[in-house]
Amino acid sequence: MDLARATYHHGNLRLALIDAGLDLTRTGGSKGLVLRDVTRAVGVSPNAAYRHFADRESLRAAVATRIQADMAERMLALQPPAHPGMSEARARLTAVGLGYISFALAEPGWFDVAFGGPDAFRAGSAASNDAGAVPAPLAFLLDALDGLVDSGELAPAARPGAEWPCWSAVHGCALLALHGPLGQQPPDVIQAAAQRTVDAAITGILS
Amino acid sequence: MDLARATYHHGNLRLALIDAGLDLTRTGGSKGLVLRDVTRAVGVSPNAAYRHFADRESLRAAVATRIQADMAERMLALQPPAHPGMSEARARLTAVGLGYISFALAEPGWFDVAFGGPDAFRAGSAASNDAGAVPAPLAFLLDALDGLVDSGELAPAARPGAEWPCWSAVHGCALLALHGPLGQQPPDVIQAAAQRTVDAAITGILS
DNA sequence: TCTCGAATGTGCACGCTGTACACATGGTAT
DNA sequence: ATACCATGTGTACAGCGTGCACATTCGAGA
Repeated sequence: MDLARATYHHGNLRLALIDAGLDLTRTGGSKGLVLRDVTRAVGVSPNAAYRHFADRESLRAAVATRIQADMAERMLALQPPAHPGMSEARARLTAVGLGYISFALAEPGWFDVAFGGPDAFRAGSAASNDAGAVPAPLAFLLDALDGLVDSGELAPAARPGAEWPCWSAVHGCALLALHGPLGQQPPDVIQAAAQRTVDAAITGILS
Repeated sequence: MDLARATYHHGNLRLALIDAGLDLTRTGGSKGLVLRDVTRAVGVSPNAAYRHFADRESLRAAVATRIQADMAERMLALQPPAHPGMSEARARLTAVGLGYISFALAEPGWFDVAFGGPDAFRAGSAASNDAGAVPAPLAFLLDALDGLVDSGELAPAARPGAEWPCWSAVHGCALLALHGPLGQQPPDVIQAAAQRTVDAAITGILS
């Protein structure tokens, strides 16, 4: 009888809700994930969501996991451009950093859900929800840093904890560009700031 | 008749609301700034706030301005410890960066209001609300960077835009420590990450 | 000193939110 | 066929920000 559904039982409401959540958050960010809007988009009563998610935050976490996966996919597709006079390992790390910022700028709403708000980092629910699980895009950073050790550019003793300065730099840059004063600068300034932030972070941990 | 107030007119409700907002946000962050709670704390009807602030966001911005001022005051009180083999200008910049992160860790709720959420950067309303006005703590960063130019450590040509890598690094570090996985590390790891993040950022822009 | 308008605070109401509870529905195993 | 259990619905509630009309009080001009 309903436009969106013919049967009483939906079939796979859980996935449908996450998909609708992706739609809504893409433009509206974390704030756009209104439970009643999500269920309305699927053609289901608001409370139906509670059969699959404990609460709104739980749904947000599931959406965040999907976004992180998509983000990782996009970052993987990025080919590190061959920089003259730069080792391959360093170029790869540079690409990871710029990929992180690029995704944030390209998909502000999604980035907000996955890495923006105070609750953003509590993702999970789907597969690979181990205790020590790490957000998908971060895995690339860890790999790239390991690569720097392999190539001899980063001393093994300096490897532990090296992810924090790197992640801090790109994470802060993304947020300053999305919500902060950096976002009010012209695009070329933003681009230059991103590039310089990544360069500075890498240079900083290598010296 | 009311416990909190004897006269119909409050006297200086605007300031009282901001003060109450400071109380509530200190523990609850931006989310703790519930309009009805703020007015209740002052002993006034919810709508009284609308005589002094256009909406909740406007009150938040006023509170944020006060927080930024307090943050600046604390950062100013920090004496840059004399580091052996480090120029005074660089020590000052290091102190600014660590001060930024320290404030965030010491006052998570306040930091959230002033620099955390998507709306955090829109502060103002009080004095010094010029168009080009800059958040108070940021002014220290700009000064410290100018100092690096004066001391000859930073090439004048490299000065423009140098604030972005620096701010990005400390901002990202603070947020990763407050909401991200860095916050789940033991305190000494967090401290080391902060120190290394600041060092890396400064080294990065100098090379 | 009286009066009147402007500032300030109140009460009531509305729509919206997340979510608890009891109930309806229907696939699935016995 | 029947009983069970997962899944979706309906109703309801408290709390939120906020608009609107009204009450109160302060301060300026007569």
